[in-house]
Amino acid sequence: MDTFQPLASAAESACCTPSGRPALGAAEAQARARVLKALSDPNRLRLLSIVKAGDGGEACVCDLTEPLDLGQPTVSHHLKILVDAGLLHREKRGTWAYYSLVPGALEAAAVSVTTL
Amino acid sequence: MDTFQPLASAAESACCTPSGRPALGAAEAQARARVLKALSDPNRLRLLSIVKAGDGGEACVCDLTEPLDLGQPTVSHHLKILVDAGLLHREKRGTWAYYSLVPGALEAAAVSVTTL
DNA sequence: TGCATGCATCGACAACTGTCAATATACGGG
DNA sequence: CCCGTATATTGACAGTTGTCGATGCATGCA
Repeated sequence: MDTFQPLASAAESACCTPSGRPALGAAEAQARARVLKALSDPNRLRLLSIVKAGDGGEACVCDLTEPLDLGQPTVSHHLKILVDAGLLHREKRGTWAYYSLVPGALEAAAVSVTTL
Repeated sequence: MDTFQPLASAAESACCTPSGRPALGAAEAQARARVLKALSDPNRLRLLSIVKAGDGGEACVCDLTEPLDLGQPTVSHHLKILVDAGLLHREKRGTWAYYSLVPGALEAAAVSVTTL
């Protein structure tokens, strides 16, 4: 994986898409789809929700395994996908790994949907 | 498929998620993920973009097949997924099928991402 | 040093997805 | 009524995805 930024370079489509253009370039579409794909799983949405609602806006894996009724490797796998998509930030403190939302990442994903 | 509404019943989580709650219920998460899954493919994003930018906010299949470099059955398949997700509306006029954005559907999807 | 704990990685497997070629269906024109 | 055109549906197939059990790798503690 490559751990790219939440909404890296647009590289195409000027500010207002002057109409009658390739509309949305293949590369832009792929970049946006990658983030949205990370959001397209129910368990990952719940993970984000729990992290967001967690104390201090963060949560460790042990707090996430039980409410989702999933195995610990599966939760770890989903968290990796969310980190790779630029939606979550991972910080290891001692034995525990704490996950928190990347500021503005969800909002950027929302904008990428409304500005097609 | 069931062709459900853009953002049907929430059924859970009151207006402001008073903190310290199941966060996002399994059913709600699945409903949101279904729409987001429809948005998680590059070609479908481009289809929505072309439809949105099309004359009168609509486009027929023949206008969508060429710019995406995909076969006609494949485009038809993607359009069906978008219709089933409540994002596109299909109207057959004569021999042609015209697709248009469901008003507010993209905005509702965006909200479902920011209000986790 | 040895051991228990929290998390990540690996290997495997069923289920799903995106794509195409072939075919079916519906509609308008002659 | 037959034919051509525009979409939809079907069947098949490779690639991806979500899940689990087993294992590896740190870290903290006795």
